[in-house]
Parts: sequence; C-alpha cells; structure tokens
Amino acid sequence: MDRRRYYGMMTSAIGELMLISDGEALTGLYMNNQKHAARRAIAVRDEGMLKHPREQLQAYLDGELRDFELPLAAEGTPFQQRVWRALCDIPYGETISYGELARRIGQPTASRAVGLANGQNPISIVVPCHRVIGANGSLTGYGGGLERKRWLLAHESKGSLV
Amino acid sequence: MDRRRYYGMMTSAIGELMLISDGEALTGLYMNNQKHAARRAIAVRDEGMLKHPREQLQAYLDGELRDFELPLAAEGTPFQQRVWRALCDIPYGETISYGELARRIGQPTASRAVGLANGQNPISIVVPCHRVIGANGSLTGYGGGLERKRWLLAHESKGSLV
DNA sequence: GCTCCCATGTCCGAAAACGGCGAGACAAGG
DNA sequence: CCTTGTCTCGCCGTTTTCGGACATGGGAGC
Repeated sequence: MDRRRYYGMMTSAIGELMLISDGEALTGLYMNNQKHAARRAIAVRDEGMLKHPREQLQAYLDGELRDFELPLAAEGTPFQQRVWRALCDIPYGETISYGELARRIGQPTASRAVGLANGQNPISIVVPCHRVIGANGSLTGYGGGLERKRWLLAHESKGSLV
Repeated sequence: MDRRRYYGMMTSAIGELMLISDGEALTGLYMNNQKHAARRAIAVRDEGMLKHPREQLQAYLDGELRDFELPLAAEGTPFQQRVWRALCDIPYGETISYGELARRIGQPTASRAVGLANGQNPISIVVPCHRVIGANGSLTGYGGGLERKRWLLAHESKGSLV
C-alpha cells in the first residue's frame, strides 16, 4: 500500500492529533505517543483535504456532535474490518465488553483477538474503540493511553447535549 | 508491488514467451513451465508497450543480435540486484561459474546463494542467467529447464554473426 | 473469591530448511 | 602420476515455520 496520503495536525484537549486522508476518505487518526502508529505512511501535508473531518472532530470534542458522518477507509485484515465495523454500531455514551463485541461479530470465543484488533484501529475516536472495556468494568487498555480513554468516556457521559 | 503491468505473448524456437513491462522498462520475461513465475502479476494485455523488447528478442533468437539495449527494471533484494547486474556483464557466448560470479560481486564464499538468486532472475534471456554453469562445466540447472539452457548456450556458440 | 487453563487472530523475532555451489578427501582405472 | 567420479561438509541469502505476546472472558477446580 504505497498510495499517496495527505495529513494534517490539530491540537485539542487530549493533545496533538494527526489526521490522514487518501483524498476521499479518512484513513487514519492518531494521537501523540500512540502505540500502533501509522505504517508506511508516505504522506504529504495538505490541510484542504481534511476540512470536514477536522470540523466534526472539533464539534465532537466540544460536546456538540455525537455521531460522525464521514467517509472512512480503514485498511486491515477481514477480521479487523469486521471488528471495526462493529465498533461503529456502539452508540455515543455507551460501552460494551470485548466479549460482547466478539459475540456481535459472530465469534464468541475470540474476545482476545478482538482486543488486539481493537487496539489496531487506525481511526481513533471516529471509530470508537474507546467504548470497549473489560467485562468487569475495568478500562484494561488504550493505544493512546488509559488517561485519554478515561477522558473520552467521561466526556461522552456528561450528556452536555441534553 | 501492486503497480500496473502490461504483458504480451510471443512464440519462439524455445516455446511460448511472456513479456512483462511496467510501461517504461521490461520487468519480466518468462517461459513456459518456468519454475519461479511472476508473483502478484496483475497485468493487462498490451502489445504496444512491448514493441522494442519483442523485436530485439526476435533478432537475438534469429542470431542477428548479441547485446540487448533495453531499459530493464528487475525487482528484488539488494543482493539479488547485485547478482543480476553482474550477470549483464557476461559477454554473449561466454560462460562463468557460480563461484566466479560470487567473486565478482565481492562475496567469494556466497556461490550457493548466488545460484539461488540466479534462479530468481525475473528477466530470462535478456539478463543472461543461462551463462552461468557449474565450476566443473556441468549445466547444473535452469528455471526454464536444462534443455532450454543447452539450446541457448549452443545458439550463442554458433557464432552465426561471424 | 481465587487460580489455572484454554480458545483466538495478528505481528514479530528467531530458528531452521532450502537450494541452479564448490573445495577437499578418497578410491579406482588407466 | 593423472584423470575421473563420488561423497561429505561448509557457505549464504531467502523463505517458511514456529513460538510468544497481546487492550479477554468463560469454565473448572478449590
């Protein structure tokens, strides 16, 4: 995958964010110090491509937007794709367990593999991998650091829209 | 490497040949039943691209051309590239041993690895891997079959140009 | 409650296998 | 002696295989 990519930066309450696009869809959204950063990202800076993603992201962070409406294009294995698609069906402000997510994609015993795929989600926040927690309620992990996961979940439970 | 490729066929004294180009340079030349065929060759048939390679190949097979003059682009590891480049320095009608070839690329003890790289040469005939034989004079092997290697060497030793 | 064990997909590093070899040892036959 | 043949063993880049680590959770045993 050595196709051309465009990227832009953005500062926010949870630190520096990096947006990546292929010209049509958002393909990546990474935070500072994120564990699985983009690979082979031969990208060119281009802010114009990222107008919509940036606006919606800002609105989300300001508590004024619950559901993103953006073309997305996440590259991954079939299994990962299934996991990430299922992630997008978790509503704003709700959380489910890794096991529940595994059940939803039809592989009830693959909860651990689901956890891994979850961590490799290339589009943080927009694909809400932060809404998955341990069956016992613990946060268990987050690529961008547990602190940010806590922040995002607290942010979504404020209900500032209501 | 999922870049676009163009291919065309050609019948000759040594059987069906398949030429592959990236639009600028020749990237492959394979025979019928060749051992290491092209990989991931998502190619489109296009005869126009292959005019020069085809003409020179025909001339070579007819005994009217000794040295190819074509842009080549062989994809491989650094080691393989060195081997293949060294191959092109073996003059028409001459043969050297695998060990000699190893010495020429500066790794005198790598004769066996050289043999392997030799066999993975993607551009048969034009990159003359058939000019390498065992130190004791035996032909030892050829991707397209020993029969063809024998034919090519006999063809080059005829000296029909003189 | 608590510990141990197992299923599950992907990545990554290590290790082993695999050749289009060749030099050296040794035997047999001229 | 010299030649010829077979055998064994070291060489080395590439490919394949293997074993662990992981953002878990359910069951068995105690």
